[in-house]
Amino acid sequence: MKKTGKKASDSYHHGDLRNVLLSVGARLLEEKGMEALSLRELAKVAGVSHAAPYRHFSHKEDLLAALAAQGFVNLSEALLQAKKASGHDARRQLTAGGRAYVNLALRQPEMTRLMFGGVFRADQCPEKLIQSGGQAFQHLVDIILLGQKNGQFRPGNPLELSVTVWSTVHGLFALLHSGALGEVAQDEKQRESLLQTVTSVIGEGLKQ
Amino acid sequence: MKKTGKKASDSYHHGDLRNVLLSVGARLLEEKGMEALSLRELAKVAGVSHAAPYRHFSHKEDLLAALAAQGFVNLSEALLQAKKASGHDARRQLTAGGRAYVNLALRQPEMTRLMFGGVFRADQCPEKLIQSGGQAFQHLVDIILLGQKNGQFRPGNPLELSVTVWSTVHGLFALLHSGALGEVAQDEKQRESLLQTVTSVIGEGLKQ
DNA sequence: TGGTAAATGTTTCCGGTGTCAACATATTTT
DNA sequence: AAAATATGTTGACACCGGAAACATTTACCA
Repeated sequence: MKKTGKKASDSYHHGDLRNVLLSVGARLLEEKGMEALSLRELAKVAGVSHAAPYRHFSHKEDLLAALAAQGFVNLSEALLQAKKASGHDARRQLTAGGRAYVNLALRQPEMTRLMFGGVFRADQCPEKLIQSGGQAFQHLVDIILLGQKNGQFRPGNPLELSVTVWSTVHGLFALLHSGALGEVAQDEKQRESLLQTVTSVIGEGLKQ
Repeated sequence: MKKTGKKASDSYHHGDLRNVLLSVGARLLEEKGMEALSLRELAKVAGVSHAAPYRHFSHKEDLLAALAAQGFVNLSEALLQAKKASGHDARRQLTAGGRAYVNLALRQPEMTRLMFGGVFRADQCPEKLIQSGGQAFQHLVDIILLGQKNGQFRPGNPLELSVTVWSTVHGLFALLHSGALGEVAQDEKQRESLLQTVTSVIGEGLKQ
C-alpha cells in the first residue's frame, strides 16, 4: 500500500486514481449531465482502462454517491461562509444562506440535481451521503434556533421550520432549472426579483 | 391511415401502439424508475418489436416528454379538483392545492421527478411540455389572484408569489423523496405535521 | 533483504441499450 | 386496382455497466 499519496511512475499504477476520478467526474457531470456520465468515458479521460474505476467504486451509483457527498461538503462550506458574513441577525443569515444556496445550485445544476434529485432511493441511501447532507442541514437549523432565541422567529419545531425554508429554496432552484418557468429563469434581473419575493414571503412567515 | 382508433387484427399492425406505449410507459416509469426505463423493455411489454416505438417517438426523450406532459395534465386536474372542493377562500384553496400536490407527487414520485427533475434542458424543452406545465401553473396563479382581490394576500407580482408557493410545495416533495430527511419522510404522521408547518408558514408569509 | 500477500490496473467477455437502415405488410388515397 | 404512406420487423452498430481472469506494482513481514 502506498502511504504518501504521491504518484508512482508513469506506467502501470496510476497512484491517485480515486481522487482523479472524483475530480474529473465532477467536471464531466456538469458538462454532460447526470444521465450521460459514463464510467467508461470517465476512465478514458482519466487515462486508464475502462474497468479500472471498479477497483475504487463497486458500481456506478457508488461513484455518484461519492460525488454527491463532496457536493454536500461544498454546500456546507458555502452556507457557513454566508452565515459568517451576516453577523448575528438570524433573518439576514437566512436570506444570505438562501441566496448562497440558489447561486451555488445554479452554478452546479447537475450536481444539485444529483444531490436532491432523488437518484438514490431513500431506503438504500449510502450512510456517507446522509451524514454529509445532515451536516449541511444543521447550519440551517442553527440559524432557526438563533432566530427563535432572539425572538425573531416564531416558536415551533425548529427542524420543521428548517425543512420549510430548505424546501422553498430548493424548490425555487428546481423550478428555475426544470424549465417550468420558461424565460424567467434565464433573466438575471427577474431571477433576482423572484429570489427577493421568495425570501420576503418566507421571512414574514417565520416571524412570530 | 386508420381513423377509428380501434384495433386492427392481431397480426402485423398493432393499431393503437402510441397510446399503449404511453400507458405501459407510465406504469414502468413508476415501477423501475426513470433511469431504468428502457424503450426495448417497453416494446417487449407492449408485445412489439424493439424498434417499433421509433415509429411514434423520434427518440427516448420524446417518449419521456410525452409522459411528462400527461403528468402535467393529471396534476392540473388534481389542482382543479382541490380548488373546487375548497369554496371561495383563497387560503383554503391554497392549502388544499398544496396537499393535493404533495400527495400526488408522493404517489407518483418518478413521474414527478421526470416533470420537475430537470431532465429536459430548459433551452430545448419541448413546446408541448411548457404548455401543459403552464396550464397547471395557471391554477395556482388564479388562487393567488383571488386572494389578492379578496384582500387575503399581500399585493405584489402574482406570478412571483405563485412561484414562491410552488417552490415550497415542490421542494417539500423533493426533500421528502430525496432521502435527505431520513426517517421523517417515512412516517405518515410526521409528514402530515411537516406539511402543516409548511403551509402555515407560507400562509402567514402571504398575508398582507 | 527477500519473498509473499494485497492492492491496483488490464484484457476479455457478456447481456442490455439507443438508434439507424433496409425490408415487409397493412392502410389510405388516387 | 395501383400507388403512396404509415406502421411494424429484422439486423446491425457502437456504447454501456459489470464480472472474471490475468498482470504488475507496492506493502509488509520473516
